[in-house]
Amino acid sequence: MPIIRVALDVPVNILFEYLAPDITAQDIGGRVCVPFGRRLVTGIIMEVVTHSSVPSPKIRSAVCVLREIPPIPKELLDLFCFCSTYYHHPLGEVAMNGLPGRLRSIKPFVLDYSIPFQYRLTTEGHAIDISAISARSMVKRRLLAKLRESAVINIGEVKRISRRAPSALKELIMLRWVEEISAELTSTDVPAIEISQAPTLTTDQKNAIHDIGARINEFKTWLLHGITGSGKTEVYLQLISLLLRQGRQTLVLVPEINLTPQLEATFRARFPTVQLVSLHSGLNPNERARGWLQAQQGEAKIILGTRLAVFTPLPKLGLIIVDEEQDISFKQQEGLRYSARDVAIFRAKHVNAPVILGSATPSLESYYNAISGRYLKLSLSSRAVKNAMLPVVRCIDTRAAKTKEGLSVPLIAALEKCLALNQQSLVFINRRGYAPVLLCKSCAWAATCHRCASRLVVHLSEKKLLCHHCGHQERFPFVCPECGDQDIAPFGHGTQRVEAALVQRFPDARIVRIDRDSTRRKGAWQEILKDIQEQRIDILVGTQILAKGHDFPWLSLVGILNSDASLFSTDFRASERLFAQLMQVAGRSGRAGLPGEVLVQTEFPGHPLYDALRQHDYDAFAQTLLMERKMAGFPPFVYQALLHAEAPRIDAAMDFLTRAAAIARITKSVEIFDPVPAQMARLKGQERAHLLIQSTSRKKLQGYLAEWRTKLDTLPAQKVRWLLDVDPLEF
DNA sequence: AGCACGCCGACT
DNA sequence: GTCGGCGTGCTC
Repeated sequence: MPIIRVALDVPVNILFEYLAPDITAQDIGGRVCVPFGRRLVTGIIMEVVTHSSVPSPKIRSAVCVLREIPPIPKELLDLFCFCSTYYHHPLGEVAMNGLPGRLRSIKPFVLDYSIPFQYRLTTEGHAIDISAISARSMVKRRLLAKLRESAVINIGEVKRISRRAPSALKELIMLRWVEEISAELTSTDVPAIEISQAPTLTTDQKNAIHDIGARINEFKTWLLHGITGSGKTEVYLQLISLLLRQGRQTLVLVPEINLTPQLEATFRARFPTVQLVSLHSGLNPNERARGWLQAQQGEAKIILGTRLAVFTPLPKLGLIIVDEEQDISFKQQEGLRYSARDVAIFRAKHVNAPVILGSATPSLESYYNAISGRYLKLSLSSRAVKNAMLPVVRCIDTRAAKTKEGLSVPLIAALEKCLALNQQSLVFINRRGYAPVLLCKSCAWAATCHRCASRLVVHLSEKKLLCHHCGHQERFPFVCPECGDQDIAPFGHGTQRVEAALVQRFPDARIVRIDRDSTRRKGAWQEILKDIQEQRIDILVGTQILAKGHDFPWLSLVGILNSDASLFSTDFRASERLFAQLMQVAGRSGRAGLPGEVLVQTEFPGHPLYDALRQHDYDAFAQTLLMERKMAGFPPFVYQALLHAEAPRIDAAMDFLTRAAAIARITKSVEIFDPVPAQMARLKGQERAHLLIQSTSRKKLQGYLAEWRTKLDTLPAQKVRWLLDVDPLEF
């Protein structure tokens, strides 16, 4: 009888074997329901074999093979295996992590395929004079009024008008006053679709499209280095169009959910008849499963998503695009610590398709790979919009210029000028809340989180103290809990405080704050964006949400506050990230012909980072950083991994790491460092520590880790949760 | 991860 | 005498 080897969602790196009489090789990749201990679980059939390596009395029979969806293609199974080996993570967890939640449960999978419809007025419908409709047809009147008011409504809103409304709606549809549209094609939070035409291309764009296009059917990693506003998206669009003509699929990965609606709208506008699915963690389980299936069936031609989308089955995959490839949100920081960018490259290689890493400020790793010839580099060095110039960047020396509530006199003056010209300005401060710390002036006590090694952030509007790491909140104290003094006060500046200061200074200006708190509500960000684009806002205050991807054509001034902290950080990647972020924010201004200006408030105007920023010179700064990294022996000149341990008590974690180091083989080619507490030494009540392993050879590091891992499994891990983090980004 | 088994302290 | 704490070990 055939035996199946099944991947199950358990933290042990083995496959479990079951008897399955009616199984064939066709079922590899299929889901199967099996008894596991006392419970029933779903797993994925990885192999079908005839002889078991498990003693026969142990082996049990599978309950049933779940054939309601086609099996996962071999290519994706291979990807799971690669991730399991490369990240030293149990295969079952990797595989199940890649499936949408609805396919992980043992409940029989029935997908509601009926696409939710939405309704909108037709041109004729718009022309109707509502008062001309018989007063007896109140339901129809209200329905038309509602449609006119909200442009698009769904069936729930129709039912809310009246119990008769659905049948009235049918009549309106028969009259051709209302049309039924598939919600798939016009998601509510995407602006109305206009079919867009390809704009005139710059020479750089033409060259990029030509070069990649010429090798569109072979694996190559392309680094598309394009300054902000140089039109990377247009390059993507033209290449996708090439793929569409071949009937093949394109996977587009973006850093955050915030960016999907914008890009989605752009793609839909260019390819209105093409099936596009967007996959991110903001979807409900059904939506996600539906998108996943459409991709698996090859119906969806464009798959737009965040890092999790890299595990979507794509039978006709022909191109992968990783936009803003340097963004750290491509790296998952818990469980399977994978980098979607690196997984994407492996995947592209495996299916022999090109992968494009796009960025205005590539990660040093990618940049190094590009200049050393592993990747092919293409540059877009001029702005795509005619007359759009790069902004002028200036530093305001805050040792000389006085600041009030974080704002210096020259910045205030520039904001004033901008207001007078009716142009928009942006004040960037990468810190949400009112103030980053609450201090007692008499005893120097600072409010801290009891679960994390962090300070609580003052959120004045909610009268609360918040931990930005674990979400813990508490009420604002009236006196210092340490010494009883009443003289406790917020110290430092966050977005709320700067907003308040701006409101006071410019009472007539229309000011909006944009951070995680103000955009939390669903659709809030889209509404704000619309307000900005339609010039109902004068000053934007916000965090890095503002830095990414959005076009603000009326923006001519950017003020940057408080960025010095990262200049002298212990994290060797801090300045790389700061530079990338500042380049991005700076790039928001002067996009549409308005001359742009960027003012950076700093105590170190002579720092090389600000020099490079003034010159818009990514390459020079990257070269400097590379030199430093080479001297210090940091990535990309070495490959690293972390053994990370968490426990309620720090000694337990440290003890585990010490024992782990003790059983590690000593070799010349792999270096093991002493255990140290993590940068965030306590998180959610868990003490954290790690030890670093590095080597100049990725292969040797990999081999070493594989061998070490099996030994680590045998260590008694008393209350210690541990994992390996390959290519760590955070320490 | 779940879940059971098992071995010790405090309770109707 | 038993209820329940969580340490240990196994799941094909």
